[in-house]
Amino acid sequence: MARAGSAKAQRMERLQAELAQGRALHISAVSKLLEVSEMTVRRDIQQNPGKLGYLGGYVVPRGMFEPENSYTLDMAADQQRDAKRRACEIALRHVRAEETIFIDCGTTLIELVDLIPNDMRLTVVCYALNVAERLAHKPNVTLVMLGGVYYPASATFFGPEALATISSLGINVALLSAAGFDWARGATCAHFHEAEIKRKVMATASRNILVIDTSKIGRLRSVLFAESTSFDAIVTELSGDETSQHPAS
Amino acid sequence: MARAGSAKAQRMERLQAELAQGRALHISAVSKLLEVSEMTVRRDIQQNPGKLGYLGGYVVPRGMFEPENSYTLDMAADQQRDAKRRACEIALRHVRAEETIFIDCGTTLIELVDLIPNDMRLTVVCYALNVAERLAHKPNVTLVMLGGVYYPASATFFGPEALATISSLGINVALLSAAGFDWARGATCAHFHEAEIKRKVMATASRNILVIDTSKIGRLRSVLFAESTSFDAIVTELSGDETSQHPAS
DNA sequence: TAATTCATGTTATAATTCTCACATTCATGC
DNA sequence: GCATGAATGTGAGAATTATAACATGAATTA
Repeated sequence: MARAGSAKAQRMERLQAELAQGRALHISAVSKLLEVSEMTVRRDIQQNPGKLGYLGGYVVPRGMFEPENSYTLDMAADQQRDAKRRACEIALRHVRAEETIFIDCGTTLIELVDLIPNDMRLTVVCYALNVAERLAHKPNVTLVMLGGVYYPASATFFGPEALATISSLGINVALLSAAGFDWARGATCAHFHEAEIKRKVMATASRNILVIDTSKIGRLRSVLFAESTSFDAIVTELSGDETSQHPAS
Repeated sequence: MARAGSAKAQRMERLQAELAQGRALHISAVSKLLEVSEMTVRRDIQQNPGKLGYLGGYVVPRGMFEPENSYTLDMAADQQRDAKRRACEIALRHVRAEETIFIDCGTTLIELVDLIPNDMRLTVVCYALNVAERLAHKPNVTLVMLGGVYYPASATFFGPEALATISSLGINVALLSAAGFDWARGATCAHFHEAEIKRKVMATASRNILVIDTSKIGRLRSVLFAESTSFDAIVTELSGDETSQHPAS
């Protein structure tokens, strides 16, 4: 019987944590790290498809690459990923070099981080762990993180200090995401503390831009954080090449 | 003479575009795609370091991870890694369930995170990105992070809010690392802002424990953050099975 | 206790990838 | 036309990685 905390499961967890920053580890390094044979590493990964990728002789974080041949190919990848990336491409046009921007949490805006050119100088404020991880590698980005208590559900930090910090920052552009959006009701998200951060940021930032893929439209989540009219722009993957829609300008 | 739009440059551009979506292509696929031999693909990539990554037999997008770096970094870390892990094992005995602990930055105490049993309930305060990443996976750990501006050199965040937050926390045990330690001079680290955090934490915590491997002893770094006598215990990989040394108890 | 199962390690072998030296092609200039 | 040099291709052997079969050992069950 496979218990919850079996040796294998622990190894997988540890490996995933190890690769969280987007590093690749050679199988020999993994073998030493986990103190098991290389054979076991291979078997672990084969038997947990989807959790980690394997490429050549290297273990790589999942979701980063989709090798065609590798036996890790599980394609559980986000169906909306392309849509999200396109939306992010368009949203990025609202950002100019040397500005201070806020990047919200969620799977949508993570895509934006990769799209920031390496030579673009920016100050980026975030409160999601996975966003910070990726931003940490950008050479010309000054990363500011809001601290607090960690909420695994959204991979974010939250606390009174975070809220206080926000108002002390000068944010030019806030890029916000939403789990649901409705023109009549507004933008909603799933977690209360998330909403609190978003509201505070929106009150501070000069320009507020909602970045969503169209699958979010019409959906409703538990916490409303902004009216439709409070955004300076709403960007989706279908937003044209113009400066996109300005429902409230 | 290699012009800007040479065949090679064009291939590189095409490849980069192809891999932009985060896919990995096997070298044989690339060879067919670009209609050149596999040898040429290898040479192209070797001669354009930084543009594309190469891993096993696959061409991968660059920027997200550093295959070679991580490999060599791991090898370098391996030298003292066992020592560090042993020191952390011993240090962990100073921590009891339900307590609030502080975990310092650096390669030593990262090892400690993995050693925390999954069923141990703890509140952990940290300010290093890589420490947070690993802690985020622990089911019974309440993670508190100090926010601020990111410093790549030590992968930590620092700012006035961080310092203010520390004094508002009730920390039972502070596990501190040092880049250098000398019984006469005390504990030193390489970065000024790091020292500031350490000092503030030490002023707040009930028990301060220095965790170092013995290679640190005798070394001196630029910033002194604590006298030898200000620690309640100093733990190294050689610390015995007793409750370890108490130089200042 | 013996039988069974499962996870892991070991070994040998197969398949793949890497490197090197050398051959070929192509463009350029004399 | 010929020489030159850069870019590319080819093939053999070395090194690495993958696979499969078997061995070990611990935990489980009858």
